[in-house]
Amino acid sequence: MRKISPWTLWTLNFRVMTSLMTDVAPRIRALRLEMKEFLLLSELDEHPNPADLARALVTPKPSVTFMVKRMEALGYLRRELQSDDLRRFRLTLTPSGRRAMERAREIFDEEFGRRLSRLTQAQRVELMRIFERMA
Amino acid sequence: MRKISPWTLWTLNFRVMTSLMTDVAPRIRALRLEMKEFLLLSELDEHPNPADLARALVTPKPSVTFMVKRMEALGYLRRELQSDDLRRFRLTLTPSGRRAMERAREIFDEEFGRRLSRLTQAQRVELMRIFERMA
DNA sequence: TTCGAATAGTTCCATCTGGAACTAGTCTAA
DNA sequence: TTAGACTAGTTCCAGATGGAACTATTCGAA
Repeated sequence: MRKISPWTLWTLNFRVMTSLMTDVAPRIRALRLEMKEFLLLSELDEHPNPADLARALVTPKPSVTFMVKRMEALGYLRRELQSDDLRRFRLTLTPSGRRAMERAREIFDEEFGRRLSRLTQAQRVELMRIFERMA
Repeated sequence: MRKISPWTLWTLNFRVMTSLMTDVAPRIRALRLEMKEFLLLSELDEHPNPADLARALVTPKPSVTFMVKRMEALGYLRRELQSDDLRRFRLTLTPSGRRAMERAREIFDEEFGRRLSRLTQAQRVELMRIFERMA
């Protein structure tokens, strides 16, 4: 059995991800979202305040502040003080924010799905198992 | 057989890659390299001039100019006009640049290898096949 | 209670990023 | 040859990024 070089594997994965991003980004931008903003919206239900988001997205707090401001200005999220902890803001998606986020997710499904369709169903299942084990 | 959601798969992969980056970046920085600079050095043998690198790395030309300047200042690469086409610069790794690049690659092998070791050998081989097909 | 430590979110600002426009060199067709 | 199109690399600069330090609030130990 051939030996696998982590570096080679990483490089290949990087290429796949980069080319996916290149294809997806303009379509996401048409929804007035940058990639990172989309990721932020998509984590919002599970991580409803900025500090929490910063940890989940492995992103500095000032960047989160910045993105939250933009998303609020666009009407994609609402921000209200959390009454039981006055340091915190509770963020919630507005209906239009949720629509944009779900549309962006569909775009991903479509473009990544196109690539995944080159695999067998068994390979897709195996890939899922592999990522679950490594995550 | 369960149905696989591309988005879920993408998210998992993203998490693996992000956490790998988080672990690897400080050790790479200790070699005085930013991640992107390391990627640049590692493509240098195959893509020896800036425009070529910009395409290979899917990175804007001004960013490449900037990184090349830094890498030259650090003594990691040399830059000489290509006599058969005076628009072009031919970039070459210096010995210390090559050492840094190879060391960085080892760091990757080590950290990503640690994660890959959670898989069976058969899974690693399959993963390679999968990425090759998708790239 | 109360005070020191910890956490949430913001502001500040030096640095990085990348689109647009530019200069210089090369290629092609007539 | 030479004009027009194309490519390499740089410069410019508006905007993004993120570390450090700050304010406000909460927590926890005595």
